[in-house]
Amino acid sequence: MPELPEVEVWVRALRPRLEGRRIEGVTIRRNKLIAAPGVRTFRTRLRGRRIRRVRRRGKVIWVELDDGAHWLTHLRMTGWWRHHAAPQPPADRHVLAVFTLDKGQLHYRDPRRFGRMWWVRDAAPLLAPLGPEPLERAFTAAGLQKRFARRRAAVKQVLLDPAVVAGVGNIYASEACFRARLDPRTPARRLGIEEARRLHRALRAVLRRAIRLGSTVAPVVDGYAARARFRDEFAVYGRAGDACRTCGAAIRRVVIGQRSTFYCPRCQELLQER
DNA sequence: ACCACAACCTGGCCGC
DNA sequence: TGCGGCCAGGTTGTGG
Repeated sequence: MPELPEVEVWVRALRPRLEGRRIEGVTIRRNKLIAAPGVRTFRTRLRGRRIRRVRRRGKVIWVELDDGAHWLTHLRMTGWWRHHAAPQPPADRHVLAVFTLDKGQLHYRDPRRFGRMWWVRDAAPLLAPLGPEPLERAFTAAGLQKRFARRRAAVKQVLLDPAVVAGVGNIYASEACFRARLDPRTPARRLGIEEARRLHRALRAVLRRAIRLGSTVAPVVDGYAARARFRDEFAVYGRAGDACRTCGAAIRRVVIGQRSTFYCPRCQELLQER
């Protein structure tokens, strides 16, 4: 159930096991997994290729092949990569794809089946609609405020829009609003540059911390899963009714844009719509 | 351009 | 034990 930090942690864990490897076999057990091109073409294009580079863009795992083409995976809600040192049968029916390498094997597991893969000659058109990477320099407080300027929707909901900023999911949107001391229901366009700065800072701090602590879900590589410690540090996410760690007030849960949202009614300021 | 809402899927948990 | 209802960390498409 990955957001940016989860994907980043997994990519870092997988990179040394994938870069330089040759893809010798591709088994697709659910045709709908492949968004483009067709399943047959997808398999043909990948087989025999060497993996040049493994990257992340937003929540997308981006694999560059030795012929300059690209293999992209979006894990959506429940997608999961597992690396095995030696080939082995799929663990269960939720393993939707198996990639046999010249050394090791990669299994893609996705119970809810929302995840998708693409093979493309050029990755740019697929990635172009994404907003800036929140941990890179292109992401600025001023830019964030500008993208918020016409949006009367709640700031927390707008943070989840991949076109505004890439990779921010439901956990980190709530956590960032808490850290910025902003009520998640505040209309995005009400944010002045001061609030935008606070949110920008808070979002980056929360994402960095999650990456450093191993995010919330540990990647499984060769049967070993590191500890995922960020989960223990949630200030508000999933803590409805619990005491705020700052002021002791009871954390509230509300639904914004069909998604659960958590906040502290005392620490987080609501800017009124004019 | 923005917004609200349905759709895509399965599994886990809770209460009865 | 079974069953209904609700929940789940994401995105896209549709229609207003």
